[in-house]
This record gives sequence, structure tokens and C-alpha cells, in this order.
Amino acid sequence: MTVRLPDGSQRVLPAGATAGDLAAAIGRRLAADAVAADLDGQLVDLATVLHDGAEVAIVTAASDAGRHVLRHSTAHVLAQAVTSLWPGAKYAIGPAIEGGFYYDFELPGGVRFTDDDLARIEDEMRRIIAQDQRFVREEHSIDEGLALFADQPYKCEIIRGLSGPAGAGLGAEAAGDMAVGATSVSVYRNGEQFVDLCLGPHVPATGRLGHFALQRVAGAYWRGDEKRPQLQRIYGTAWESEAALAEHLEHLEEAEKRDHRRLGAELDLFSFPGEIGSGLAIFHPRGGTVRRVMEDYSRKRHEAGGYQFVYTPHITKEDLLDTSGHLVTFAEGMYPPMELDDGQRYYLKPMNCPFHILVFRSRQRSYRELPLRLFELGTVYRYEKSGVVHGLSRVRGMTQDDAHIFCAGDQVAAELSEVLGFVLDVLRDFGLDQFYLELSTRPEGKAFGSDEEWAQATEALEAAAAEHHLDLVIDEGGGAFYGPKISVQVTDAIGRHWQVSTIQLDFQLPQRFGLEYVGADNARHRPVMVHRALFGSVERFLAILLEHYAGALPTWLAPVQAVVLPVRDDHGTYAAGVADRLRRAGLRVELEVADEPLGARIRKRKLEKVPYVLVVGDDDVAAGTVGVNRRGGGDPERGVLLEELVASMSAEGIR
RNA sequence: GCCUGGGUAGCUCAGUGGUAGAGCAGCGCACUCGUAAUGCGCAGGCCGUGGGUUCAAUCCCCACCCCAGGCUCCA
Repeated sequence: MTVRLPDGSQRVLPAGATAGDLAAAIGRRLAADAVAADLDGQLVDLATVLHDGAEVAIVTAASDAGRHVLRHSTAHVLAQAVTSLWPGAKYAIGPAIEGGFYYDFELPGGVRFTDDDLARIEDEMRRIIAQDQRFVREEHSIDEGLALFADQPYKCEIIRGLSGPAGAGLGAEAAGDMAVGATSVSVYRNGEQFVDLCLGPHVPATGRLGHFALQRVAGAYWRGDEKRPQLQRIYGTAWESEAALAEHLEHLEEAEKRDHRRLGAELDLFSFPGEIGSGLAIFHPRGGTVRRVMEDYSRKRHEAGGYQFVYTPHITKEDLLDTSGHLVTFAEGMYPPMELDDGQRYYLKPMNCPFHILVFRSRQRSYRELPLRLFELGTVYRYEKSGVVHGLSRVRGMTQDDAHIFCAGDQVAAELSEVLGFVLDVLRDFGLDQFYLELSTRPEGKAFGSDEEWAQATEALEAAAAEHHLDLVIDEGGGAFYGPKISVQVTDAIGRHWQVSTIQLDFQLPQRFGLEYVGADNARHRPVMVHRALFGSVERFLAILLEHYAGALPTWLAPVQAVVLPVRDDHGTYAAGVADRLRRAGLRVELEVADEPLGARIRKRKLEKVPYVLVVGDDDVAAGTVGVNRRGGGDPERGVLLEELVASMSAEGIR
């Protein structure tokens, strides 16, 4: 038979040859690196017999597909090790995921894994790998499958899901690894004892594995449903070589160094005192400075963008939230009410929109005022579940840079484009310039507004995205019931995605509050509302910036922009003059006395990530110059004229 | 809310059923220095909070608070 290779060449093989045979025929090196094959566009085992005219590509370990196979196979070995160490353990699903794999277990007698168990399991896994056990694929009928996994309830549930209506109750992750709507199931056997339900493919034998690490234990609900049993999940990672594994672990360490919670403490920006409570931050002077600069810049841009500033209280009687519907739709996210003596209940505000609506409704509005853009750095409080708070990116008290735009129906499309352009422009000013958009469309079931309104609004959002030439990912049915939503996803310096800005149309609240304006036709009309957050929350946006910049904020945002270091005490007066000159130019400068060796002072300030470390000594006093040590730059620059420095730093450091 | 791990000096962490240690930071003194750690000394702790077991608890048990990583949820 003849098969075709990816480069277009053909190979003649004897009948009955497998993908593995093909790899061996091509070369010994390839055969050694092969973990699976791509046969007519489908990943298969190397043991798969080829057919005449097949399109075949050998998949090696050092490819995305190859690593997927490695990880999946390593997950099997993990399950095998666990069932060998804990006889009677139930194993559920164990897919490869980005960067690694996991497997979910239920141990007999409700036993839980501890961190110490990971080392024992790893040892057992290495033993299995050293035995180079073959992975053998078998096909069975549904009934045989159920018999084979008679003591594995989770496997049986999956099999029943497979044989039943397509995809019945099957999680997406599991579905990816199993055939759905099948009349037979495939299993993989290795060793004498272990068999797992699996679509494959797998490496030929466990000896191909070995560059792996188990990372942590976590709880995970069966099929992601908190009403179902909670299983014990073990996460791990696996790679094609020891070097690749080491590199991955180093990347994780790098991400950890960028962690905004760590940087927040190291750079003395903010903290979370236990006395206040979970998810509630205090900003220290340096963090406060950064935040103030962010907020000032935001105000400046909003003012220029035609927004009007409003202020609203932090608490409200329940009536307002009753009218807005939040007491029903957002009850779980709210702090319990404060009850006054007269029985009146007050709530901390979880959102700003109802308040802004009252500003709109405070008097009769004319079409001439539209679009009316109301802006507030509004602090809201949300009762987040205790397990979800995370540094500044998920908190219980936060300040949103929140705007609500009231416009006429025929203004919606233009306004959306305007808003999107504004948002992207400001994000770029903060140094975030890789975006894609996500459009959440009408959810199934009851949604507010007519089909026509939804279609029009969704179209308008799509058009706005197209106009700004950004990739648009559709989140089908992911919109809120009250209107379609577009969210701006930012990609940071190390490739992670963050959802920042959201632009949301709302058909519901204008109706609930009976909002009206008088049109040119002298009739009353209902405005459409656009909810818009740009940073999302100031806290979260700061967290993203810190991680994006690894703490080295651009000069205009840096809490301390420059520090002046006199070489000796007797340069102190000149140094103070330099600091003073920079301050008068509007820069944030510190002066440090010469009570430590210069090298030590420079090191300390470099660790603080100060953009400009300025050194002044004899030469500078004589010539009116400064030694300039730029953050991230190479050698220091000597003899820079003070006025030149003031000019360049002002340009870079003030917005 | 649930699962696993954790909370010891400002920070990072060691340690033990007989009430505690290091490095860095801090303070003092000396050093006065041209680009990433000067030396010596001192001080610093209700061992997260509350209960229990024990002659004795930072250590063992229980509850709660807070933190981390997940699950669910989300800006």
C-alpha cells in the first residue's frame, strides 16, 4: 500500500503496516521520538494499522499534539498508581489540559489525599514507567464496558452518557476524550490490573513517559456541579524532556514573581489586614499614589470624552434595589442589610447603575441632552464567596470607573463605536495594546427586550468591533438577560488574558424605572442605557498593570519616579537642589542621604524598580550635571545636564 | 460555600509536649564611598483568635478568623 506524508511524498509499505512501522521506515530517530500519529486528520496510536492512500503524519513528543498525548498517558499512569496504592479507589476523568493534566479520584472510606501523598504517588508512577508497560487498546460493546467498570461508578456514568442521547450530561472536557453517541467503547489496558475508559491515543508504552511532576491536590465537583460529590483532583505536568519540564517550572516561578500580591507587599503598595476582613484592601502611600495617578488620568480623559461627573452614596434603602431588580437578581452577591430601628433596611451598594438612573430621572430630559454620559469612580461592595477572593483582582470592596450612557435608540450604534474607541484608546495609554473582543449574545430562555431589539443591538456591537479591526469571539448565549454585552480581553506581557472593560446594553432598567425623554416630536420616548466600565475596577486594573509590567510601572505611573543619591555627604546640598528642581517640574522624587555605600543604595532602589536612579558627585556639582541610571538600561549615563534631564523626564513622566 | 495546604519577629522561613531561632529589613555607632549587598552592636514574638486535653500547649484536639492553590462563581 501507499501512504502520503505531510511533505507530499509517498511511501510504499507492506500490507498491515502500522503507523509505528511507518515511523521506523522513515528513520530511527523519528521512531524514537514518535508518540502517536495523525491518520487522515485524526490522532491515533502508533499501533494503528494504516490503509492504502492514507494521509499520515508522525506526531513527536515535542509538539502540541505530542505533549497532549504524553500528558494524557501520564494521567493514566497517575490513575494506575493511585488505584495500586489505594485499592478500591474510584477514578473519574483525567484529561490533558493546557500545560499539564489532572485526574479526579474518590478514595475508599472518604480518605483524602494530602500533599505528602504526592511524593508516594510519584514514586509509584516512576515504578510503572520503569516497567515500560504497553498501552493496549481494546474495543468493547456498551454492555461489556459497563461490566468491565462494574466497580467504577463514574466510568459507568460516562458510558451511559455515551450510549444515551448525544452528549447527555457530559462535561466538555470529558466529551473531548470520548466518542459520543457510540455503540461501543474503547479502553486502554496497561499492566495486568489497570484499565481505563479512553478514546486515546496513547504512547505505545509507559517507558515513553517520565518527565513529569505532580503539582497539587484540589477538590473538584464531579462534572463541575456543586450539588454532586466532590472528588479529589491531582494536578500534574508532563513534558517531552527534562529540559522542557525544567523550563516550564521556571516559567511558573516567573509568573509567581509577577504576582501582584507579592509585588504589592514588596513595593509597599497595599495590604489586606485581617482585621478588616477578606477581600478588603488598604492602599499605602505608594500604592495610593499609583492609584491616584490612574484615577486622575481617567478623570481627565473622561472629561475630554464628554462625560459628566456624578457622585452617589454608598448605601441605599431597599426600595431602590427593589425597583432595579437587584434584590432578586443579585441577592447572593450583596452584603446582608442593615436594619434600622424603624424597620427600614439599608444595603451597601453592589452596583452604581440604579443611582445613576436617579440622576437621569431627577428632572425631565430632552433629546438635546442625549447621549447623556454619566461617570463616577463609584465604590461598591459585593459579598463574594470566601473561596474566590484573590488579591486585588477579586475583592469585596472595589471602585469601578463606571459610566452609564443614556441615548436614543437611533444613537446606539454610533455611541457604541464611540465608546469602544474611547476605551481602547485609554487602555493603550496604559500600555495594554493587545486585545480581542468577546460578544455575549442573547441567552436562551427568557430575556428582556424583543428579538428585534436584541438582533439590532447585537449587530451594532458587531459593527463597532469590526470598525476597530479587532478579533471578535462570540460567546453564544452568554449575555445577561437584560442586554447583549461586549467585553475587551487584554493579553498581557506574558501572554495571559484578562477581561477588563465591558460595554453592556440594557433594555430592562429604563423600563423598570420608567425612564423617558422628550423627543423632537414632542413625544415621550424611552432611552436605551449603555453600562460601561473601562478599568473594570481600579483595584483589578492595578493588579493587571502590576503583573503586566512585573512591578516596573512606566514612569508616569511609578510611585517614585526618581531618587537622588549624593555620592558623599558633602554632595547633599547639590543633591537636594536637583531633587527640588525635579519636584518643581511636577515629578515625584526622593532624596537619600549618603549613610551607606553607593552600591548598596543603588541596589536597594533598583529593587524598588525606581525608573530613574540619579547619582551626583564632585563632577556634577562642578558642572551642574547628574549621573543618570535608567531602569532597565545598561551603563549609567554620566554628565547629563540637569535641565536636559528635567525636560526628558517631564515628557516621559507627566500625563 | 466546598477540598487540600498554611498562619512562629516588619518580610522569608527553621524549630520543639517543659513557654523560641536564622537571614534580610529596622534602630544605634563607626565608615563618606562614582553605579546592584561596609563593619560592629542593639532591639524586636500572647508562635492567627477562642475553647479543650494535660502537671505543663507555639506543638495534640475542636471551633472561628485570615492566606494560598483548586472547584463553583465572577470585575
